[in-house]
Amino acid sequence: MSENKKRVLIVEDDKEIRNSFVVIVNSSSQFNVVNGYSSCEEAIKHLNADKPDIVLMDIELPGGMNGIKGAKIIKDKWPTADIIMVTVYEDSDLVFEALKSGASGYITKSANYRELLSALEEISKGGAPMSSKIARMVIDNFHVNPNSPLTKRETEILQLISEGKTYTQISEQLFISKETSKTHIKNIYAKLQVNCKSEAIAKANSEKLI
Amino acid sequence: MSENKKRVLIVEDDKEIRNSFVVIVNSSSQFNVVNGYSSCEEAIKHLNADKPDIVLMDIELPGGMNGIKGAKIIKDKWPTADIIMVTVYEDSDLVFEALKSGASGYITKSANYRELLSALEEISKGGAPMSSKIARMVIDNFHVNPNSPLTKRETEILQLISEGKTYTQISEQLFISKETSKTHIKNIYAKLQVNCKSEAIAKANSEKLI
DNA sequence: GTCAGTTACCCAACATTGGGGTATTCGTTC
DNA sequence: GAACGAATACCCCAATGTTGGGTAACTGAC
Repeated sequence: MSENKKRVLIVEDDKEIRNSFVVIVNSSSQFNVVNGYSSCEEAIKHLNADKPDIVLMDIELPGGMNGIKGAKIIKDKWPTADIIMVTVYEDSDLVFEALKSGASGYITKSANYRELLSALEEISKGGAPMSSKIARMVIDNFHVNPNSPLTKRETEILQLISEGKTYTQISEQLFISKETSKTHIKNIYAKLQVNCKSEAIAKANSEKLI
Repeated sequence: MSENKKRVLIVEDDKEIRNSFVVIVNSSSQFNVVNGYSSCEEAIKHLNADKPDIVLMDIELPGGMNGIKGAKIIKDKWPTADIIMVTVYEDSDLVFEALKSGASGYITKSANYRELLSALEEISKGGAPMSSKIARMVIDNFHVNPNSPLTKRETEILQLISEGKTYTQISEQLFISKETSKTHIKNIYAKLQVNCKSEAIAKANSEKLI
């Protein structure tokens, strides 16, 4: 039944790759290519007609809009679509930018027949297809820094700062004097090489200290 | 060659499960169980002797230390070990706490022979074994909120706040007056229902606004 | 017994922030 | 063309935070 097939949209500027994706996807009984475009702008224009369940999105696109920006807009205009990024790179910044933009999967252009279809199947059943390397990158990104320069108490106070607590509130909550909070915070600033609360929070987030 | 087998350590209080894990792991030519303990404390005591490459760690352990705390300590004392969490729950908070603690994989106790061995293989080759559901949870955690109440400019300013910039620095960087920065920040506070910078950053992080 | 961590206090000048306003300009949308 | 959201800009004032020095006692781990 064509009606029960998942509607796949392909955004890829290389005609050969796009065509080979079309052939592979259409070869499955579960999926059906509803359209293929060479730019995000085109794809976005026809979203309401194409009604995609899954979007295979090239990251490196010529012209105005790359796949990351495109994914954001598609997610905004058609939130039910699951987006799989297709790229030649597994560069860490690019991967995280892609994931932030709303992609739920990440495969490389070198993906063969089986890999492409299994990514589609994986995302259909609510998973998040990605390579081993990317899975590990993503997981590593969660790990809190085991080499934090901060003491336990300092980490605790940093946590309270991140909740917007003032010196006074911190001292009340931890049953210590206001001056002690100040001492701790001064020490935190020195260790993190920052000089205000919000910067400390930013640093703590980027270095995974809390 | 036993010397080339990856050294697997098992921490699991249920003797039956532990034994069945031992049998499965030892049935592989790639892996070898070096020891099995019913508590983290025991496992930690013998780390230097066991020298594990991979730790299969139960989260729900009786007594003083659960698997999350245990993972932290093991990662601290024996950083080269890759930790796979074994649990009955796929609850979101628990998963994220486990990942923060240093685990690189997450499987359920219902894992069968094949699933257990493939998790070990996956982690051996630098991947991060996890179920479809957890992979998606993890990926979803990266997505920035598409329904942010903040305008583009407000988001931009929030970003600068998270870098520790003062009103003055923000106004200089954006070529606007100090008072305008203040106005934007006041509006941000109102929208996020906070009343200071650090709290705004904490909220922005938890709601994925930046 | 030493050392790190936590606690606590002092002073004082200076900068920043938060909370309350008001108001203009510029697009977009209705 | 009116209404609206967004961005811009200004005013005042009290409260809070930061800088930049310090000193010192207690505790628990190694």
